[in-house]
Amino acid sequence: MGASLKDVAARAGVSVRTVSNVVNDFPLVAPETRRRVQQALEELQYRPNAAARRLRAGRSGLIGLVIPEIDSPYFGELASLLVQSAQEYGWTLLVDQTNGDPEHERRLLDGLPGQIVDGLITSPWSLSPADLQRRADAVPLVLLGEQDAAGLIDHVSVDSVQAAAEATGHLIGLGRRRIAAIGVQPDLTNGTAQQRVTGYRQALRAAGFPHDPALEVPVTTLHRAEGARAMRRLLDGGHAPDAVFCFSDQLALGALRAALEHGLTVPRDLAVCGFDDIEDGRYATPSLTTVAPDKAEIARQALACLADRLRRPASGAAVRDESAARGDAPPARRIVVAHRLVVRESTAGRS
Amino acid sequence: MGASLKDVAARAGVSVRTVSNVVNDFPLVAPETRRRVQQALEELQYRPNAAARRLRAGRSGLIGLVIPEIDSPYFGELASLLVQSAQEYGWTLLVDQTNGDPEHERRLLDGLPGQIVDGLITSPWSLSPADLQRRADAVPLVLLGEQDAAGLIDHVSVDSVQAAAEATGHLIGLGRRRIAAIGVQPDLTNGTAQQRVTGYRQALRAAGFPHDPALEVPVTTLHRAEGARAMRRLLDGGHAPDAVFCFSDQLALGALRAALEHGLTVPRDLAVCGFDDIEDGRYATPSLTTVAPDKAEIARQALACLADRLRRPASGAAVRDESAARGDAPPARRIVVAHRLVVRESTAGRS
DNA sequence: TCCTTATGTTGCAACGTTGCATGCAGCGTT
DNA sequence: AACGCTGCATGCAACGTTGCAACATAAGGA
Repeated sequence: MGASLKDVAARAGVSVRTVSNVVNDFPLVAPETRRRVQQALEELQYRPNAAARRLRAGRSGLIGLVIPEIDSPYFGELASLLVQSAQEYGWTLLVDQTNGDPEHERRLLDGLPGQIVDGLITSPWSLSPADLQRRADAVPLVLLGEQDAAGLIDHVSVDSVQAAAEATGHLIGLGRRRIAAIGVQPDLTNGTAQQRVTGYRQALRAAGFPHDPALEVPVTTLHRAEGARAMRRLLDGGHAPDAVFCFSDQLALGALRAALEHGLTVPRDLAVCGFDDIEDGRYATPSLTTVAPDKAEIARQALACLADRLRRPASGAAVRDESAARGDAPPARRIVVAHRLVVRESTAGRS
Repeated sequence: MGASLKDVAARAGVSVRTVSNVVNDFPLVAPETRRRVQQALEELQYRPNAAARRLRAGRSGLIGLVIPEIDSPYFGELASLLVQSAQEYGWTLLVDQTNGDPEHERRLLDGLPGQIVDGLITSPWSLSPADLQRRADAVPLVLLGEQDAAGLIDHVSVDSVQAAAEATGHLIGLGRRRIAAIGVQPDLTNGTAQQRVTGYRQALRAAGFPHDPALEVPVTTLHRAEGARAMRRLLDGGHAPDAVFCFSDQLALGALRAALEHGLTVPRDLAVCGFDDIEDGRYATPSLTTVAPDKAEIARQALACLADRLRRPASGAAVRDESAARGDAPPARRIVVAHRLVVRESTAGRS
C-alpha cells in the first residue's frame, strides 16, 4: 500500500483535510504550509487513491472504452486517438474488449466497470438500442459507429450510407460494370453492414445498374480471412466482378490477397475499395483506395459529449435527488463527422 | 447511482451483511433467505461497486495493461490474448497507452491506476529497470518484452537474441550474401533492438561474414513509415542488399513496400524477414516470413505470474505489516516462451 | 435441565477521500 | 471595546463494501 493522506498529514504536522486541500489545489492554504505539505507528499510518494475518490466524490478521472476487439486495426487506431483526446481533459482512458460477445458487452456496460469509471464510450457489436437503454441511470455513455441510438444516447459516427454510395460511385466512374460488395451481415443489428449495403445499392440504382444479389457477399466477421473467403467465392462463381467494394479495409486486404493469388492484376482486372483507412492499406501493394472517416474528429467529439455531461450534476454519489439530475439532462446529441474518399493504387484508372 | 447493498437489504428485509453474503456466495445463508435476497438483487439490478470493494477489501478484480501503443498490431494482438487469459481468472483487463512517453509511463505505473487495479502488466518503452524498481511496494507487476528486469521483477519474453540469429541464419541459408538489418535503436534502453542486433551479428559472424555497419540501419520507431524510409536509404546507398531482417513486422511491411516501389521483385531480388507474426504479414503480397513468438503463451504466463502473487497476502489494505508481506514474497521469475520461424513467400527460395 | 455445537444472521468498524460546517486567529472598522 | 470580516486550518460524517466478532436460535448430548 502506498501512503495515504493520513500518513502525509502526520509527517507534515497538519490535518488530513489540509493535505487534501493542497493536493486538490484549493486556494486557501498558507504558502508555508503548502510548501511543507508538498515536501511530505514528495517524500512519501503520495498517490491519490482513485477508488476512494470515486467512492467519496463520485468521480475518478477514469473513462472506459468498450470495443469488440482491440486487435482490429480500426479500433486500435481509434482507441489510440481517444486516449489522446481524453488526456486533454485530464482523464485516463481504460480500454476493454468484449470479443463481440453480447453477454460480455452487457456485463461491461452495465456494471463491471462497477461505477469505477466516470463515463463510457462504446461501439457495440451485438447489443441492440433496447439493451443500451436498459442501462438507464448509470454513468454517461457515448455511442460510436452505425448502431442506431434512436435519439436517446449521444452518438458519433460518419454518414455510412452516403460514404458507401460515394465509394460505389467512384467504382462506377472508373467504368466498372460488375461491382460486387463484400461484407453483408444479415444477422447483425449493429447497423454497419446494413447502412453500407444501402449506400451501395443506392449508387447502383442511380447509375441504372440492375440489382444482382449474387454480387452481395455475406461475411461473419470483418476480418481479412473472411474477405479472402468471400473473394474466392466470387471468383469461383463463374461470372467474376471487375470491381469490389468491401465494408472494411480488413475485408478488402483479404480480398486483395485472394485476387492476387488467383492471378488477377489489381486494379487492371479488378478494382478494390475498402472502408476505414487503416494504416495497413496505405502500405499494401497495391495501396488501398478507401473511405477515410475523420477518426481524430470522432475521438474529439466523443470526449466533448462526455465532458458536457460530466460538467453537470456530477451524477455521482453526491446526487441522490434523481429528479433534479434528470431534469436538466441535455437531450442526446447526434454528431456526424466528415469522411473522404482516398483514392490510391487499387482503383487507379486503367492505364 | 445504481442500487447499493443497503437498498437491496431494505427491499429483502434483511441486513446489509446478509446481502453481502449472498453476493459473495458465502455458504451460511438459509435457502429461503438466499432466494429472497436474490430476487431483490435482480429487481434492483444490483451491481457491486468496484471502488468500494477495492477500498475495503484491497482488491477490485481489475488488472491493468500498460503498453506504448494500442494501435500497433503486435500490441493489439497481445492485448486481445491477455484479455482472454484474464477472463479465465475472473479478472477484467483494462488497457492503457503511454505513447512511449516516459513521464506518462511513470505516471501510469506508479499510481494513476491509483491502486484501483490489483496488478499490472507492462511492456515499457523508455523506462529503465531502475525506474521500474523505484515503484517498490505497489501492486504486483509483470514485465513483457526484452527489457532486462535484473531478476527483480517477473518477466516474460522470447529469447530475442536466439530468434534474431535464427532469422538471419535462415537468410544466409538462402544463399544471400548482403544481409541488412533494419531497426537499430541506439538511444533506447528497452533492449529490443539491442538483443536483435546482437543475434543478427552472431549469425553473420558464425557464417564468416564481415561486419558492415552500413547494413545496420537505425530507426526512431518500429512503424511502417520508418521501415520504408530505412529501405529507401539502403537502396539509394549504392550497394543494395539482397536480404533484410527487420526487427518488427511493421518495419518489414514498410521495407517491402519501398522495395516494390523501387522496382524490385521480392523475394527474387530481395528476401525480407520480419519479427512478431502480426496478421498483416500473413495477408501481404508477398506474404511475410517472420519470427513468431508464442503470444498466447506469453499471455498465459503473464497472468499466471500475477495469479501467483495475488494468491498470497493480498497485499491490499488489510496488510499493514510490511515485513511479513515482504518475507514470503516469492523470487522474481524469468520465463522464456517459445518462438518459431515462419517461412512464407517473402523469403521463398529463388525459383 | 444445562451446556455445547451448528447454523443463520447481524452490528460495528474501517478502508481513503472529500463536502460541509465550524473554529480560530488577526486585522480593520465603527 | 465590540464588531464583523478575511484567511486559514480543522473535525465530523459519509460514500459502499467486507472482516471480525458477536448474537440469536435450534438441535444435540450429558
